[in-house]
Amino acid sequence: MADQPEKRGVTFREIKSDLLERIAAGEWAADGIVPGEVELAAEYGCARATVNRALRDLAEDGVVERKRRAGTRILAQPVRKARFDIPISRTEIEATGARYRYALVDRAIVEAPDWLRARLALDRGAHVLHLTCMHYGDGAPFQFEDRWINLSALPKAESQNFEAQGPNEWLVETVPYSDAEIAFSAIGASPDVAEHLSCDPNTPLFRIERTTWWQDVAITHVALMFRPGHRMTTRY
Amino acid sequence: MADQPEKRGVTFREIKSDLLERIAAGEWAADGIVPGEVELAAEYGCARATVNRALRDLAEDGVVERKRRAGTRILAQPVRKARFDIPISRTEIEATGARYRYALVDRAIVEAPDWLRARLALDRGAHVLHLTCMHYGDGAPFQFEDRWINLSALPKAESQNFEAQGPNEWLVETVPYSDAEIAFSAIGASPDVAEHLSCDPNTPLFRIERTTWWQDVAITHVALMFRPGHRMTTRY
DNA sequence: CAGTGGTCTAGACCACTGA
DNA sequence: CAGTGGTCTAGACCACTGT
Repeated sequence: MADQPEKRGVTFREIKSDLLERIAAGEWAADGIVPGEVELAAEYGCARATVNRALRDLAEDGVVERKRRAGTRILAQPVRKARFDIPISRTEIEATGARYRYALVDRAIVEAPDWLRARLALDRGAHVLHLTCMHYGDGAPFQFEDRWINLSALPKAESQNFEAQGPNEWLVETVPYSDAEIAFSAIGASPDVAEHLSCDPNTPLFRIERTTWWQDVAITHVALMFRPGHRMTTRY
Repeated sequence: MADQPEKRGVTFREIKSDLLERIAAGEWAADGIVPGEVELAAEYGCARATVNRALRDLAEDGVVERKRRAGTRILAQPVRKARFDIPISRTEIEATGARYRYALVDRAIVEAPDWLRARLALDRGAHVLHLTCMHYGDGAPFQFEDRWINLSALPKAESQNFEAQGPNEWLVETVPYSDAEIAFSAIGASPDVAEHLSCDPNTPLFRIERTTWWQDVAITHVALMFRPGHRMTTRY
């Protein structure tokens, strides 16, 4: 290929945004199939790898779906994918410029209640460490944390008192890069939580629940209740 | 490294998971800097592009941070990134196997209220189309939709009656691939919403708010209130 | 200003899967 | 079973930025 040395080669970003425009313009609306990588590479005068990179990006964004033999199909109703950073509460609070404070509310070793046993696949009679904690921003209640740690999977949690360091930070240092399931929902403040968050009982609170595994063993389950009015935001 | 030279080449996935283990094991805990791509490529006996792909993935997962001259630094507290698919309500409901039904509750063209003008950067006196709709799954209330459409950006919305097709589906077909800001929160059901969702007023509801732009022009703002107890879930 | 990651190329083989 | 995407290679130049 005697490339004209005019341009350094098309970038995958240019290809991606050009493809987006052409898709939006309905260029391939007939069958909804984008031309193959080889054809597009010829059209753009670039290597196939570059087109591949662009198309892979579009697939990650949920705009198209790629299958080996079938080609690249445009999704009729693009699945919008939003990404959220799930920060540690300290980080989240300090990012706003506020002073962070942590406090342990309660710490107890108990038999796992049934709902938790079911969720973490624990044996009957298994013991767990139950912690409740508060996170403050500039002295004001920010988040109430209700955490359960599987002691058979993480026995050394028992020797931690969690008075200076919150369980979240400790766990991130101790069991990094685990798998997790996360759920967002709304819940009314229980009398206990309401008192800690300085709000009325039954106030609607935004809640994050997260269950974490390490190599298919359940490590911990946590519910985070935010102060009233909290919004979790992202762009996509 | 006793690599068999016969092997088809290390895959970037293998490298990625190996790097994860080594990071977790604290191999580079001293300065928190992973060796450069060239060095790692030599170590794994593969091309630099392969290592690059692995490291790029790790950066996308929020495990490391990459800067040109500085190298690849391990993030002390990995920023967990969760991805959510933001489906259209029809898709969300039908995915559960339930029968989907849509109903328009109200449709009106009004002057934009102040809070909306601020959010969408509208001119004073701008007119918007205000729609409220219900989405049902197997006949039961699933979601209440409170939508505002910027008529100056999307005049043809005025000629839609939105009685058969919901605004969400119409918008996705009409203005695909726009930018958006999304927020999750909890809110108490207003009397009106409570009636449509068949719950008591002030019941905590999970809410998604989304504002959408196309080329820096605000198109629409929507608040979606889900039936009580709704959980939005993902793995990461 | 030198070193690191960012990206592109041209070519190759492979894995999957739909016709 | 043939065509498409998935991935790897070996090499190159470039852009950015810390020292």
